[in-house]
Amino acid sequence: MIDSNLLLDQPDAVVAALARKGVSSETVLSARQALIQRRSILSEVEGLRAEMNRRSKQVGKLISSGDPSAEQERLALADLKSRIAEKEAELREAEKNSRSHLLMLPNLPSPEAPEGLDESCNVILRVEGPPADRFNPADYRPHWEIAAALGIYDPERAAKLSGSGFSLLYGDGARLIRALIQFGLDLNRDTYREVLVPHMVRSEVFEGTGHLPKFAEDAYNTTLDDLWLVPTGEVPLTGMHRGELFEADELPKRYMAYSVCFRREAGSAGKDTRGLQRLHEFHKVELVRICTPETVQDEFDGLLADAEKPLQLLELPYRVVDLAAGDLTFSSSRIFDLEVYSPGVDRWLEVSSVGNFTDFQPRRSNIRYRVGSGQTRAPYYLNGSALATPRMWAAVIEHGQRQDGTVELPSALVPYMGGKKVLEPEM
RNA sequence: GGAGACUUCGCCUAGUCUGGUCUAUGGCGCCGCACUGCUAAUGCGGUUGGGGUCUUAAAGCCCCUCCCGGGUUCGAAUCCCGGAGUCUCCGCCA
Repeated sequence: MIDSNLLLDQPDAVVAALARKGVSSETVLSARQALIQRRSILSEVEGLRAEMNRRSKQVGKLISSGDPSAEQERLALADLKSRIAEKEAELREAEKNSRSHLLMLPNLPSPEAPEGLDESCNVILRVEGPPADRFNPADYRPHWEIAAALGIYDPERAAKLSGSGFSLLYGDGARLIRALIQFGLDLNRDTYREVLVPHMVRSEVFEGTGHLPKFAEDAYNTTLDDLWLVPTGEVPLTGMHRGELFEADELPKRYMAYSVCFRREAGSAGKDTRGLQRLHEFHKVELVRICTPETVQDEFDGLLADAEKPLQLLELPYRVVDLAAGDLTFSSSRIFDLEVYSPGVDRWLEVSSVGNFTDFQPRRSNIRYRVGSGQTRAPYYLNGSALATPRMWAAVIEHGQRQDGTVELPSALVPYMGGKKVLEPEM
């Protein structure tokens, strides 16, 4: 969540910043009002408690010295106690109210994020790899056709098992997913510590990353145990340090995790749904960096480079898109999307979102680091995908397709496919 | 699933039976100072964290914080109830 002191002290700055994300000034100011109210009740409660503590100690002394006025004072305190209880109930209400307001406010966009409320204002920074205009879409078939023809993709049986939005792969198709994951992990092994995370996490963890309370319908949960299925490895990688206090020299920390990702994709029905472009369940390698504000630019640049590496090594055309303030996700302040060009569908598909989340998530998750003596601050969190299947899978298949329906694999992947260079029809 | 033990200020730990003097003990780590040519060692001092208030700032003062949430009491680390987690044993199980 955003810094409540910033909201209290500089409301105009917060209103202006969040307006760029399309948040109304009323929403921001009513959150501020709730904070002010909470603080004033808190002062009252603290005053009453101070009185209680002071007099209560005296009572103890009076009682032990056998003073006859002790009984009278004791009864007076019982009365004071009930007054405190009433005020405390008010305080709890005010705290709940201010917190729920605050939790609904998104992170402040970076001043450098392009202006604009939707994706039409995104800025294409660079286009890399083989020039996309070299591809004539008429010459390319979509990956689902190629894969089905090769006998490695079976949407009917996937639907029989789980409904639409799930995939079932055979043989080299299945192996190619694992090859990509292994490739993505190996590329980053020197920089990031690998973590194999749980795929189900508690509500608090979800709230810490900003997925709750606002986006409950985007995720799957288990009603019997109140656990949520992770939509990305970012969630457990960020939540694992919940409530912890780092020493400054422990930072930066860099983690990577392969994980299955579960997304309900509520509201995106019918959008990019053909083939494996948008699934409820997929596999991904995620990178997370935790650092101080002082080094965030270097860490961000490093993360971006790491996310681009697989696209380069797989010889895929891609572009880097600087998201407009209004197109940024809830918890982020700056995002560079990496989009791979898919000639079979003639579209640029997002394969990584490299984001700076500043101190938004650690503040929600109570993660801090020590600054000098007696001071703590929230560290900055960055994350991005190192390798997201199935879109990279689809891109590899579409780019490698040949006239005869076979698929030539990029040489970087060949070792991960047991030396196999070409996918040929199976069964 | 059953039985038991446990959870204390970054880490380890005393305190809980017997409620108030716990403003929480000691060690490690960390910070400062002294000593030393430097390092190490040693000595002395400091060090829970969160919030409020005041202030240019600091200091001060106040509240909260002994896993979390309730309760009893004038007063709870300490007593009671509920929950979470860790460990041990038993049962079941890949």
